[in-house]
Amino acid sequence: MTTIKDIAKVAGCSVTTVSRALNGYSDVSAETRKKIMEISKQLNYSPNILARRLVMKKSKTIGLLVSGMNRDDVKDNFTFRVLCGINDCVSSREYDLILFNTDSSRQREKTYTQLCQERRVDGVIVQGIKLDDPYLKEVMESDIPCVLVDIPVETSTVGYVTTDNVLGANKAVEHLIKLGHRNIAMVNGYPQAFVSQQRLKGYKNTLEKHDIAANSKWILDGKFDEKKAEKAVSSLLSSSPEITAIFCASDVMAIGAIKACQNQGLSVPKDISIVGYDDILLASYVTPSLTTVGQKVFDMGYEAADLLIEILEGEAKQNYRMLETQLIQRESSAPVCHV
Amino acid sequence: MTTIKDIAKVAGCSVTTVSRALNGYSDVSAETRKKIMEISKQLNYSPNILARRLVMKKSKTIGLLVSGMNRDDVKDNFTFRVLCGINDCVSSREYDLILFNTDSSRQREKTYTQLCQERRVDGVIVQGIKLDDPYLKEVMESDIPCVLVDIPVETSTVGYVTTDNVLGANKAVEHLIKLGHRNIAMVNGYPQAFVSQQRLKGYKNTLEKHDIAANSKWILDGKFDEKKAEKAVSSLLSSSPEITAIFCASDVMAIGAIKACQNQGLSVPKDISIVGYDDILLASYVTPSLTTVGQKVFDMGYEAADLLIEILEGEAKQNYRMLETQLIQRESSAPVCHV
DNA sequence: GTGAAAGCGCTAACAT
DNA sequence: ATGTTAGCGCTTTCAC
Repeated sequence: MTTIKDIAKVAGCSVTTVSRALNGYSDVSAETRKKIMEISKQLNYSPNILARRLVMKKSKTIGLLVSGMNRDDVKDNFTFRVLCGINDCVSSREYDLILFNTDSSRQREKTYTQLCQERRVDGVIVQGIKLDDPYLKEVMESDIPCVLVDIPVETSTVGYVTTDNVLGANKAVEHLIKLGHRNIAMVNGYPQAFVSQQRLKGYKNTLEKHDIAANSKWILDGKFDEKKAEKAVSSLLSSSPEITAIFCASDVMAIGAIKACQNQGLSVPKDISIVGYDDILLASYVTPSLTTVGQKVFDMGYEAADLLIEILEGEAKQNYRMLETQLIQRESSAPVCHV
Repeated sequence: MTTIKDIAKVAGCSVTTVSRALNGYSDVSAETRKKIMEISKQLNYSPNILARRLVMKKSKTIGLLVSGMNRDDVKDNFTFRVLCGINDCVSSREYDLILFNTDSSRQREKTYTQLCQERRVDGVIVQGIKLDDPYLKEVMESDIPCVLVDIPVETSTVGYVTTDNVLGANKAVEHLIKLGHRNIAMVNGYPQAFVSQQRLKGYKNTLEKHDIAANSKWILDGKFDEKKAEKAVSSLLSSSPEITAIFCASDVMAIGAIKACQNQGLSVPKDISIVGYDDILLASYVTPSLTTVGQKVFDMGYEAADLLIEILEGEAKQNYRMLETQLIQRESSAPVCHV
């Protein structure tokens, strides 16, 4: 494998000059630069990234800390889409990406700082970990530059990317109200999840705006789980048959909710409307297809990486980015049926 | 950040000894070893992986070459599941994984060898690229150790992981025949795709075994695309209404096939049975849910990484691994209806 | 059992 | 504009 030393030898100059020429410094004569470029091409030279990183004391590597990557039953590809976005940005900026899986037993033994220190990452993107995850506390305490997806923490080295979840929930509920619904329940995720809190807020906001009293009994915990949502909705429908619409904080739960309705002999959307959140792949395939609030997940990843690199290179003006959501109308919502 | 030099200073010995102690060499007295271990813990030492890799001339990094990671519309999470499997194996073996996206314009400009050389990867896993992809030719020509997913190439440095696609197709068609079907069509993927060739072989085999003549007009090209499959099946059904079952080389195409049937007023599975391949997430969610041939995709990734590392470390006995498939019976297949 | 010294391939401060 | 030199943190001969 060719090194700058080889090039220097052929070109009859020092390695310094080669390094300078190759890195586009100005203080190299056009002539020598041209010669060096040609030789390096001829010799099929690629720089040894490891050596460079060692001496520069920058790994040009960012870590992605995620959870739940070691099961073979991933229901939605949110994580993957984020990953794709991150990768796209990172690779165009000449950074590398490495993966930390918080579920991997080997990695679980180590602290966050250890993980990062060992791999010499310059910064970290954190995605899909819960608010009460011990790693999160470490993130905030450590001084490793970090961008969180959907967790609003801001310090000098920590930023975040999120969508406007309040507004997203607004859109969903507003849509239902426009269809004539007033008895609107909500199935939420984890109380500890930031997005859940925000979506709940949007739900309440919107009801209030339309002078509809929120009924706390109609706000259920679904834990972002299909089965749990199904169960919760089942019992809700038995006790409160007057409900004509349900806003779910995730599509997975919305699918559970639809099942619950169908099991009770209710037709969606004729008897009851369901709106989800996320626009997962399944949303357009289930029957009825799901009206939902979509997020540009790829972009979230891309922006997260972009923000992190800005922070790393000291050019970040603000430590957060907020993305838009869009209401996607499909079959699961319809005008309220007045019997 | 602590270095072995720091430790040596505190321990009052040379860096050599520290290195030896930390790396578990035998020629260090139990006493000094213990002392060094303690100090390194106290000083919160982590080795500088870059320096180590530089001097060892091994990056301990493997590249994953995939395509189609930069769109936000990934229909199935095959790639992600493979990735998860790879990551799990790789991280437990102290390797790093980096991603090459063949669709990224920046990376497309470079040759395979350039890509690998620059990033100094020790080996590569290739997934989801077509048989006629120019990168594939390069893979075989280069001497970079490589494992292919679902492409059977074996050289001294190239191996592959696949499932038994002939047997998988056998299982699918056998299942249909047991249900009484004899007029069984097939929707295949790309003729250039290895898996397509194998699945076709399995389809033909099984028919033959049961003395059913294969009808070449009943073998369609669906290009692994839902819409294309739908179209192809539509015209097939018009011309050959005697067909009672269709074996599709992918679930995505099976979904298209179901739509085509339904559009023609045929009920699945009452009038016509459909069997897919892959067991993608959607398979259990569409209506009717899909009978299909499942693969342990996570395991494929895991095995690919494991095989590659074996090759890298010179301990591979054979350069390929074959995984099993399993028939998953759901709603889309039923006994033939004799009218 | 331990240490001195060389060197992996690169960048950069300091000459000239 | 170019070269000399040192050094990033580590492993590994080779000598004692």
